[in-house]
Amino acid sequence: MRFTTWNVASLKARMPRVEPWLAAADCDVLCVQETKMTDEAFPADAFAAMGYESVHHGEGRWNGVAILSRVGVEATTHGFGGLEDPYEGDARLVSAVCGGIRFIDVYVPNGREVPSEFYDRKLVWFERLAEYLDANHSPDEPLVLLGDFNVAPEDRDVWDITRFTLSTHVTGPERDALATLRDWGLTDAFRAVDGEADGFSFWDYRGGDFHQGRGMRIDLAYVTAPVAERLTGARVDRDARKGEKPSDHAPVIFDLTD
DNA sequence: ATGGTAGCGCTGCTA
Repeated sequence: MRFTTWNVASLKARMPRVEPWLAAADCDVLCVQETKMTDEAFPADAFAAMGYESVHHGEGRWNGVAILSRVGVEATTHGFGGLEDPYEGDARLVSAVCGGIRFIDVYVPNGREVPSEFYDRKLVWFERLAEYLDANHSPDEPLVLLGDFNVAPEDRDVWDITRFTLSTHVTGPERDALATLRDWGLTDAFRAVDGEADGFSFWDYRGGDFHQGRGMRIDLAYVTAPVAERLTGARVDRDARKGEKPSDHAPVIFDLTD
């Protein structure tokens, strides 16, 4: 099985890139973030014509998450259920069982600046996510928590840590939030497979960051043990960040034994 | 060249 996380930065704007990518990628499950559209506008028919069932959770002009699968879409949920969401109204979590694995697709709040109340609520959002996981799932089940986490787990996951002083994405509390998820029973799938590659998946549109190599690894997949033992590969499709009207994120692709 | 680009949607917000 092959699964992918990709922040598409507007699915409407990105369909000319997403459709040919999906046609060529031989991907079983594609989890996207920042569709920036309503459920009504989501092009489920176009994906169905390509053999993919889908579930979308959107609100309109911002956020929006979706799961596309050619191995089934079952038991879908969205949001934190009964838990209070510090970003109430934002569409940032959708989940489904595909091919026997529970996929939880998240678009973690950016946090904007530190300090700020947006940053504070980002940390609360992570607390809710951990509570949500614990309340609804077990580290013994096959589960993948993936998406745009808006946190670089380690210093080596940004192009130059000295340029990130007083920035979001690299602070201790944000990294502690990821550690809490790992402690629950999750493994960083990219690092489990390839300890050397930089794994950058996001390059800001501004300042020619992609061509200057100023990237960050913030698009992550955390997996439980039953999935981790099936991992055979992980890579970033940098070609998808090149060419006409790319997203500012590249797809991160993971392979499992069947 | 005094912070750059992209998307949404129409003014400025979000990233």
